[in-house]
Amino acid sequence: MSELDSIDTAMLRILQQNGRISNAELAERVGLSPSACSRRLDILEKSGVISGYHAHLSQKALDYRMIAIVHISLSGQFAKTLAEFEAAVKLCPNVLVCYLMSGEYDYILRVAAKDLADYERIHRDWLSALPHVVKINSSFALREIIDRPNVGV
Amino acid sequence: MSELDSIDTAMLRILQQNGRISNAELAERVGLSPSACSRRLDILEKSGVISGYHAHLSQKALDYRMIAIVHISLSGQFAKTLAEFEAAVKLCPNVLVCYLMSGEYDYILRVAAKDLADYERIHRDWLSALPHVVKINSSFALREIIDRPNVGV
DNA sequence: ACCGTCTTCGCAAGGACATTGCGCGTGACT
DNA sequence: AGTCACGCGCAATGTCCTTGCGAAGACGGT
Repeated sequence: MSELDSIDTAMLRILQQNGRISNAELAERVGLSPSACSRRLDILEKSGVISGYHAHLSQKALDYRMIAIVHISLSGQFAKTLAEFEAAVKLCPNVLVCYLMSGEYDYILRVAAKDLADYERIHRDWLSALPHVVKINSSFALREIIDRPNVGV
Repeated sequence: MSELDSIDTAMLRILQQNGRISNAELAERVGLSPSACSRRLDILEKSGVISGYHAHLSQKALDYRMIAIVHISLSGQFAKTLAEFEAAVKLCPNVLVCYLMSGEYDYILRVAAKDLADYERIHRDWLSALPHVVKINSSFALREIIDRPNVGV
């Protein structure tokens, strides 16, 4: 993919906020004809700049209401150690987010569970089984204050 | 909104994974006519069960590449203290996620910044100005391992 | 300067899609 | 039994998406 010009970034900004906008309206808002806009959108999708579109559900509609934040320390920082841990953590479907971090802990995870019993199962069957882990620290979200998909939306 | 039946939840599950699916295909996959599906979708959107649709962009396409995880402790747990903090934190557009937490810290924030200089500005102008804060601890994401919008996708 | 190439545009057409009104069937409640 | 409310499918209409096509502009080599 070549560089993104100002029209591409305008399209992306709009689609971040309204992923189901029609091509016709998107075209009008960025000042293109529908055909040109459709072709650009096709390129953005096929090149992977846009990795997908997702409906955002209100929390009450979700089966997975409980959010845990999990801090994890490994036994070392060797590349092989990190790679093995990362390959394993990717397999757990309840892990929504995982970052390699600076600071006290090596990784931070955002884990979704249906309830406390479900989290206990996830902790036992998945998190405890991750390789090279020497410390796991789970905290639970008591209330969601903000959950924005993108900056400034 | 009344209860969600199995067709509604099937629609939601599909839309979580593919927010730009056509109504015709969605109808076929849940076993409804396009008209019935369109009417159900309208209800789900208007009632707020679906709060929006968003394009998910690859990290390289984003202006905001840097993710900071910020732990915050307040000077007390009084309802008024929490409410004032929450009202203030909601105003910062760079805060993507904010949870009231159990455990050592009161709040955990996910903050997006363009670069370190941008984060320094956010920290100075927004985070330091939040009321009742007694401790702020910022960590930075070195690498993104997982970023799923939903469970099991 | 000229010409070939490459890119991206707008226009137009045909096919697909979304939406709305309408009538029917089902189940609950009187 | 009658009535009412609800949700469905069908059909029609208007809108939208996509693709082929030709033109305009950018760029580089001769």
